[in-house]
Amino acid sequence: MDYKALAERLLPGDYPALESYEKLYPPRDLPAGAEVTRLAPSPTGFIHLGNLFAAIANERIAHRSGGILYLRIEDTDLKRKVEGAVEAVIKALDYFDIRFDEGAEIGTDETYGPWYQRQRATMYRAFVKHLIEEGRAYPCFCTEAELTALREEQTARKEVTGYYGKYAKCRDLSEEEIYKNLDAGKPFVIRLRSMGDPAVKHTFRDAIKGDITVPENDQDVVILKSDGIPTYHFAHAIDDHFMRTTLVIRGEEWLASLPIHIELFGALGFALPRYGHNCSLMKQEGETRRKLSKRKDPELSLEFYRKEGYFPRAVKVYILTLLNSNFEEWYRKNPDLPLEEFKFTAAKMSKSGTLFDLDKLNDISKDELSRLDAEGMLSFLADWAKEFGTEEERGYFADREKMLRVLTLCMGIGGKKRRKDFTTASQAMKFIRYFFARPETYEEFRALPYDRASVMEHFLESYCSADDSQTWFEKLKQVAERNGYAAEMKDYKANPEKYKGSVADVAEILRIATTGKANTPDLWTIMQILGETEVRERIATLMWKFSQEWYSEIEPSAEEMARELYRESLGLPPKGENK
RNA sequence: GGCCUUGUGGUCAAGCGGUUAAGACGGCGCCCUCUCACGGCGCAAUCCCGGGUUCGAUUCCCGGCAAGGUCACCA
Repeated sequence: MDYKALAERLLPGDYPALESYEKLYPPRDLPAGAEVTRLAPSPTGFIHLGNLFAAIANERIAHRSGGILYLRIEDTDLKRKVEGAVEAVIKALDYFDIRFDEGAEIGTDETYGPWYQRQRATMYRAFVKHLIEEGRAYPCFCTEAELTALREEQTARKEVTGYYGKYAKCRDLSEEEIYKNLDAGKPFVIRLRSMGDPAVKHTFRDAIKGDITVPENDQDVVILKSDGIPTYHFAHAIDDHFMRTTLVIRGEEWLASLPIHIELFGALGFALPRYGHNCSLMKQEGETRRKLSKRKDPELSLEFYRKEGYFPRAVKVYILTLLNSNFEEWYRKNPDLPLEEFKFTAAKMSKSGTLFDLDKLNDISKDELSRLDAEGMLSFLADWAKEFGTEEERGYFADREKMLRVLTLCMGIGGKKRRKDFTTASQAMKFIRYFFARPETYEEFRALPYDRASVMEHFLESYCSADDSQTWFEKLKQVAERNGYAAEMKDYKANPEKYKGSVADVAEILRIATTGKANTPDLWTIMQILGETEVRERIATLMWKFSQEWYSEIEPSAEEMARELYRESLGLPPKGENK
């Protein structure tokens, strides 16, 4: 058969000489050991945690070795295209400090571009044409229906499915038949004429998994689709060769098509890059676990973490601990070194699927957040609130000084130990709410001892915001004693039956009265930040509220009395004497 | 079903011929303490199964089993 004529008929016109591409994309001038890695997403714009895994691994390996990380867009499938996706990907990754050296929309070095596969169509076709000329590729006129039927037949006969060997109908079409189909205007794809034998296996070294055995490929895979655009497999071979990728880190799901890629690189006369197939991130679902899927797991999109207000560095640290098993220990020993100094290696990457562990992430988040200073925390929270916070929350930042004091307290800055109360920005904002808004519910309060009113009253009698924390606490102890609570914890613990409770219980009443919460950082400091008026009002409001309930039970008309009590506790003159 | 990969506590995992089988998260308990958080101490919990090889296997070999991936003109 005249392959040359066939190639001309299939892909008419002049294409650049293949050697010209070698010149156009020369080997990169990089120091020894430098790795060129890439991220090659399809333009759906959807990035999830799994993608971030691969992204961080690629980024670390490239930059750790003094190499290059680039972004290529695999847009060979039009159906996957989403507007603004590339920008979204870049932005999402930037949030985690992943910066590209080259690539789509990066605008730095264009030597190895274009970075959109659709813009590389001519080059792909030039190589396809060459393969046809050599007899290594052929046109296939099978329809979708025929292929489906073939697959069903193979399945029924329990044979390996696919287009190979005797099932590759168009593989040995005569010249006459081919031209007849062509003349009839039948659409066609170009398939690789595979020369492999799956019974033959080769040992192959994977950068992550180590030695693996792979069978030879015998599938006559489609390399050029009927729209003239290559399939992933073919574009991968061309692009990673000419973009001079040295190490392809990609998901484990690609392992199965490695035989195809090996044959393709061979047919094209390209040296194979090194591969590292990383395990996928799994999700527990009932009894079983499965790979995270874009479709089913929207909660694992990166957007979810941004919305919740996870600290980006925390997410990164967590992923690094999963990615390289020795990272955690290193980080523990070198908490203050830049993450970049860790010697990340592909060999240390896990071989088996990893279950995503939110508890662990949360633990790391608390740690990372607690290492911030008040300014750092403020700007992190402010940025988050600007995008995701409520209007009320954004309002907290109006009083910058107060916010700084609040954060200093809530983070335990200046104390012996840092506090770790919250995991995310959204949690933090809820946590500090009582500094800016009065509590709406006092449900916790209702469960408190019945003499709470007396405790509050006694407290307000002696309370003075000028007191230092020592004095304040001494006074609190006095209130405790007056109400039959132990002033000293030791006393209470020694003879619990002698008391109604301890200072702790007294403090709890006041804590809930001022903050609406049973658990908070140091109460004295909270009162300092709130100011005397606000503290008195909050406690008095509560006293009124409950005395009102109390009186209405025994004496429904007693609301006026309660109101008086309220004014009195605020230090206001009785009604009527007001000027 | 074929092919490939992987099997150490609930999770992430060190270890890779002889160990009391690290550590971290989570759980539980205690201590510290005005609550919580932090911190400290402690406890429970693991080598998928069966054969070999070996003086000795979690570690090596074989066979099962289980889990995951993949079998498109999607990437």
